[in-house]
Amino acid sequence: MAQNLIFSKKILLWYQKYRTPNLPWQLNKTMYKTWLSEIMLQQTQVKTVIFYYERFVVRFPTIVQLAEAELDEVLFLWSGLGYYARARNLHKTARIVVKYYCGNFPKDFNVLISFPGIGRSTAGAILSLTLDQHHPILDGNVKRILTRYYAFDYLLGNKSKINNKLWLLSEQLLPDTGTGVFNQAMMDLGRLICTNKCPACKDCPLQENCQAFLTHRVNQYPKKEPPKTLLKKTIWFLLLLLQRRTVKIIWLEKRSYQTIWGGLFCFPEFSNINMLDIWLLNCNLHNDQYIDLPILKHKLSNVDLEIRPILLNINKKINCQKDGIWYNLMDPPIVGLPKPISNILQKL
DNA sequence: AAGTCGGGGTC
DNA sequence: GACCCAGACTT
Repeated sequence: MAQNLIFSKKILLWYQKYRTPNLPWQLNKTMYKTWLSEIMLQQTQVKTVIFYYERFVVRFPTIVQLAEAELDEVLFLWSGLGYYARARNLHKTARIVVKYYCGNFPKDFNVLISFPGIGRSTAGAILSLTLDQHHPILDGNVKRILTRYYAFDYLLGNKSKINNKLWLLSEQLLPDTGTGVFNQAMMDLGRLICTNKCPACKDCPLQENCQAFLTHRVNQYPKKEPPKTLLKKTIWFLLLLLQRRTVKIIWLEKRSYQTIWGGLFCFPEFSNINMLDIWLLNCNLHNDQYIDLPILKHKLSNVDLEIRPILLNINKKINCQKDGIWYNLMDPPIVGLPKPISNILQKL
């Protein structure tokens, strides 16, 4: 029997024996729900996604309702999930589908891959999982399984070549029929058995042909990138707080789409305290009433952020010019907030 | 080909 | 504290 048949048959038998679809997006599948889940799951663990996914489909049961919504509300429901370009692209794609495809999610690979936020793997996942179309996927799970199974000894830095090779393998290993189940099984195997740390090789259906296992080198795969030095950065947030009786409002600015937290609302941010002083002078505010709030540490992928919030109580609204809102703490508007900002707001 | 984009799970 | 996660997009 050909290698690829052995591989896929083992995967399919394992799935049939041990797995039942039980995640929210696996029940009564539609293109819309599979698409939404695949976007949320990009670089994000299943456990984290479940809460966000369920809240999202309650608010937007169909793609038409998503397309009709304001971007601010989409970002509001995405707040805390990270990688906010995903939410912006999701919203863009929803509007494209409603406007040009009568709200029917296209079933053509080349059309899907042309939509914002949908790359080769996500397009393949949507079409195979929902419609059993014959497309490979290449997510972190599949990469991990294949690099172990073939004990890929690649030189670091030759990433793109390796990726092409992995894509080819993922395609070659597909069964003739049952692609959707196969792809789902691969992701489940990667998530539950062939895990990054402490894989459960004793429960793996591929054990007897896995090169990494056979040579006792499972923990050496996949090869790790050399650790990058984490850039340290200090930023200042200015909290302009206006209190009258029971009303508390605070100034937030809409962030540019080109930056981190693009499209979300944030306190005015400064790279040093002088810039903050200048900003205040331009608003005719005196800067002698600062309250230094406790410093926050916030880690991003490449940056180690130190956040210094500066509180300034004011007694009347000032003209801040930039695109922003007076955020009412007692009656919060429906907008997206980065995690550190919502953390700070919660304490006020 | 390399950088950017978040936040949390997990050990 | 370090590493990684159902990747895509920009430069």
